Amino acid sequence: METRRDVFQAIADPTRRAIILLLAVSAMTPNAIAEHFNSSRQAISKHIQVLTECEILKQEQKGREIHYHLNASKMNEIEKWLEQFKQLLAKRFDQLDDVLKQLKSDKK
Amino acid sequence: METRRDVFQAIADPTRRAIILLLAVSAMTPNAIAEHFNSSRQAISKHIQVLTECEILKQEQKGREIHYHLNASKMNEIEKWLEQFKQLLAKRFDQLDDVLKQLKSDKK
DNA sequence: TTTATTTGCTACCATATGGTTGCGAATATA
DNA sequence: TATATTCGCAACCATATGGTAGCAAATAAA
Repeated sequence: METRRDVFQAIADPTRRAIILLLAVSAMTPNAIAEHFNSSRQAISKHIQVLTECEILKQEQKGREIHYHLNASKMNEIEKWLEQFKQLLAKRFDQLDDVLKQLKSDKK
Repeated sequence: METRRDVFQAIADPTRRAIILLLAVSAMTPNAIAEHFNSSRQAISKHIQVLTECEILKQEQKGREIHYHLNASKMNEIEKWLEQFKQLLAKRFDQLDDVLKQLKSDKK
């Protein structure tokens, strides 16, 4: 089993979703991020690592600090899939519409 | 650690995403679903179970067959979160806009 | 230079995940 | 009735996950 590293894996965890929302506002250091949670720095650091592997976060070294930036474009994949889903769903309802129209015309 | 059963967990797995797309078109039995994949019936069955626990699928018994239906409304949660994300992002760009405007007026 | 801060890394742990095989119950078909 | 099909359930396995604690390197501050 290979470990999946994609956007869907990234947003599966509520803490990671919160980190994404945080960094949507502004870039932050790991410690600054961790301060927003009850989890330990190391736990948050692991989430950051996962998000980085998913290419949702990018590092920027500034002295001893590392600023994590959001790669917002990666989120498009979610939207893309959701769009695909909605289209299939719409298609189904269109077909349902056809059936209902058929029933209606049969009545006449 | 409690097992999370939400939409985000549901779509984290590519097989489950495919099952969702399949059922977006029409309800199916577990065997019919499994035929679309290389995985075994039992493996697919487990994914179906997870999706059901996430309340994305609903069962409908028909004789010895069970038809699985999609509860499409559950997917709204993803869209809702994505919307929240996009708003935060837009807000950031607005602020950036303000900064740029500020710089511009400073020049004068 | 000494000390404190920031950070990634490794080792470790309990539980979750995704998969397998096999079984048994219920329903449909011969 | 005997047989086949559909399906959930339980046991089991290897690996992933989310968390912990502790260490070492690099940089900044005293």
